[in-house]
Amino acid sequence: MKIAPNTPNCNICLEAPNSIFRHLSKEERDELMFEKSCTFQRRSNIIYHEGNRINGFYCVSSGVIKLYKTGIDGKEQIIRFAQKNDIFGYRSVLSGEMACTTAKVITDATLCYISSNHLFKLVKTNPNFSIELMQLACRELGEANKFILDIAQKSVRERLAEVLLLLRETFDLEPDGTLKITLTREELSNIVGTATESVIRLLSEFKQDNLIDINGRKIRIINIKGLQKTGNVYDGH
Amino acid sequence: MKIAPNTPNCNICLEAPNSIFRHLSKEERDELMFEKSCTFQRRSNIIYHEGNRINGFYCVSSGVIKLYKTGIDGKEQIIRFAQKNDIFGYRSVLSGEMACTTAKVITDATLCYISSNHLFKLVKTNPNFSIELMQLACRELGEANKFILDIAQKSVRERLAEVLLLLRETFDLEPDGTLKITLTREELSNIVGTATESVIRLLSEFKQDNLIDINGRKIRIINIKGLQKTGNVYDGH
DNA sequence: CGCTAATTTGAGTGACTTCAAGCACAGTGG
DNA sequence: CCACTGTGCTTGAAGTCACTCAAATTAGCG
Repeated sequence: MKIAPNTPNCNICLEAPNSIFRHLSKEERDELMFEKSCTFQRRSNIIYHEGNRINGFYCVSSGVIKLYKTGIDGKEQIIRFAQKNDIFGYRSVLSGEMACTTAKVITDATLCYISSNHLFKLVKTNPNFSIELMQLACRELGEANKFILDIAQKSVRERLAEVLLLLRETFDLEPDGTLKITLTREELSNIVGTATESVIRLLSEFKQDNLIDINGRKIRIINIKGLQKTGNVYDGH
Repeated sequence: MKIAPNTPNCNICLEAPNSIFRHLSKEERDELMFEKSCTFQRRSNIIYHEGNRINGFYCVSSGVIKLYKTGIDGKEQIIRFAQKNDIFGYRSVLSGEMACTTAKVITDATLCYISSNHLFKLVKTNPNFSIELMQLACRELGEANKFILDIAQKSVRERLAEVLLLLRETFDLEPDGTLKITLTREELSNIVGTATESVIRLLSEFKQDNLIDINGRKIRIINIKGLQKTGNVYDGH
């Protein structure tokens, strides 16, 4: 049977070892499959804006979404990415607040949408699902706290090195070790929290120091240890 | 009946309109009261260290706790405070990770300790409690994200103004409007994410501009609108 | 249609400015 | 008396501005 691009194989999402859905019963899964709706979203589409009220959350079947906040002068601050098996938008739905970020597609994506009602129904009837969700939120909170420390205390150079390592851990790599995800210099600067020019200059320096290899927007991490050193990164994070 | 300092009146915590315990049944409350243990903690005591595994979480009956991470050079970054009715430590317990912050008493405190087991029991049997907890984590995550944006894009001056407003909203005020909480200049700098000297200079400037009044460590916010302007703070946050 | 022309977008560089960190030291007060 | 506050001075990291160049999109039009 052929699967159309907008009817993703959700079993992968449901079964994945780190999936929040892994503790759902057969019935719950069937109902979820029936209730959810899938959409195909093209690059640079915006799923929702910061400040919007959203009535459901999204599960990424394929593609990459960037979640960012916008500062006073219009500069973005990327908070995180969501890719295959990740969910996003759940924070606002659970807390009952407006979206605190804008969600924008950066690689063509297939998304499943699950309504707020359905989410709360699951939370109320399946404690293991609840716990799974809580753990997700708490892990994300831990990462946010880590990021606050970094941005407050580390130099731009250190942060860029750290971000490159993070990207390497988070996203798939081409066979030759190049990052599959391609970001503009500006987007990189919006993760690191600096000016675009600074990223450009530092990337060249990193290349000169043989820490990375650059080919347009394609970045390959050559020297992990070296990057860890310049980034003052100690554990696996 | 006289209440000893280390046997706090937990009803306040249980009943408070924003308490995560407000949806507990009579039986659950009784059991909680029986299971929990209370301690009196003196100023500058450390409850737990970043990296510790903790087997329960804390509810603040009185006093103030600061939660901070420590940077490479030993400088603290204050992530948040916990005061009356607030809970802390729950992030690590729920996510099953090590503590991501150190918890230190800054005003003598009475704390209730609730074990991890008991927490998970409640989560598994009371969906409303679960939801309450999730919402707490999600709200905190929203605040962390907001803070990331601020620290990444705002100047030290803006951030200090914003922090002062935040302190005013968060903590009790003396009758004359002075902040009840007293922080050293260094602690302020550890919230804002800057050097102590910078805070000292900026506080003097703010005083000169009649935005605040300073008396040693006692700070009184005089001109809220003015601080909002210098801090580029728009909504109630 | 297809092939330039025109516009936009992003990468990169150099010069300049400035914010804020760092250092040294002097009070000061609990 | 020691921790904290406060001040002056210096320095450097990083932001800003102004511009070039290349590539990619879009528009124009015979």
